[in-house]
Amino acid sequence: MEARRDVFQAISDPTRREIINLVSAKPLNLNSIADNFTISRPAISQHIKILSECGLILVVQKGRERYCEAKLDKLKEVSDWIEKYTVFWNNKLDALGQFLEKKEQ
Amino acid sequence: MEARRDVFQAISDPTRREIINLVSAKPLNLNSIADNFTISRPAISQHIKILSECGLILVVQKGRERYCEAKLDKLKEVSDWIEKYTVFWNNKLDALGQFLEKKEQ
DNA sequence: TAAATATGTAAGTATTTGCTTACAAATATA
DNA sequence: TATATTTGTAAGCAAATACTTACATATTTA
Repeated sequence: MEARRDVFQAISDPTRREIINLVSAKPLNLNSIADNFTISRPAISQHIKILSECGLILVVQKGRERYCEAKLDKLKEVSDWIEKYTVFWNNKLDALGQFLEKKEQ
Repeated sequence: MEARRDVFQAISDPTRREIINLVSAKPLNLNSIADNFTISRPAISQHIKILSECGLILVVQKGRERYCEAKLDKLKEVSDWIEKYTVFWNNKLDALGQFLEKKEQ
């Protein structure tokens, strides 16, 4: 389990999106996170490692526990990419026209 | 190459994101798209199949050519998911506070 | 100090992914 | 009609992915 490690890939997994959602509410230690899933604790541990490695969560040791905090700034990378295409579902046909004109220049 | 087929997974691949970017400017037939990449044409064909299957592009036959049009409404699914977390990089600390309060209720 | 708790990590595995080459099929053109 | 063009798809493959179980390592608590 290595290689590409970017935000797009990180959020492509539904379990990791759910972990992000959980810790965005408040920091949680690993076991508390794992309680929300049926898959094994090590599996959650691996997902958290991925999220941590690509900078989406911060792991803070507190005694024997490790609390995971959301640090979602990197999601902006995805947001920025998506933003270019919002005209496609905004029903703003003028905006779409302008977008296409601009791209063809 | 089957199984999970959702928008998050579709855009997790850099080649597919680039294809989306290309056809968002204007419809292109498959060979024109493939010209922009070093990987083989069948590889591009497979990526287009994935994008088409999850509804991000529309393939329109024109003679022996197939033109790919962007149909990016489904990206809204990603946009909506991301939007919940924009407070994390907006430097609006008040908004973040309110977000967290709201979640804990 | 011994036992319990919280966690990481290694090894193994089935499935998925992203590519390749080879070939088939449809349409256009000479 | 023969040939060129545009494309899909099958088969094969190496690597990545998402798990599992087993075990090691801290830290806390009894």
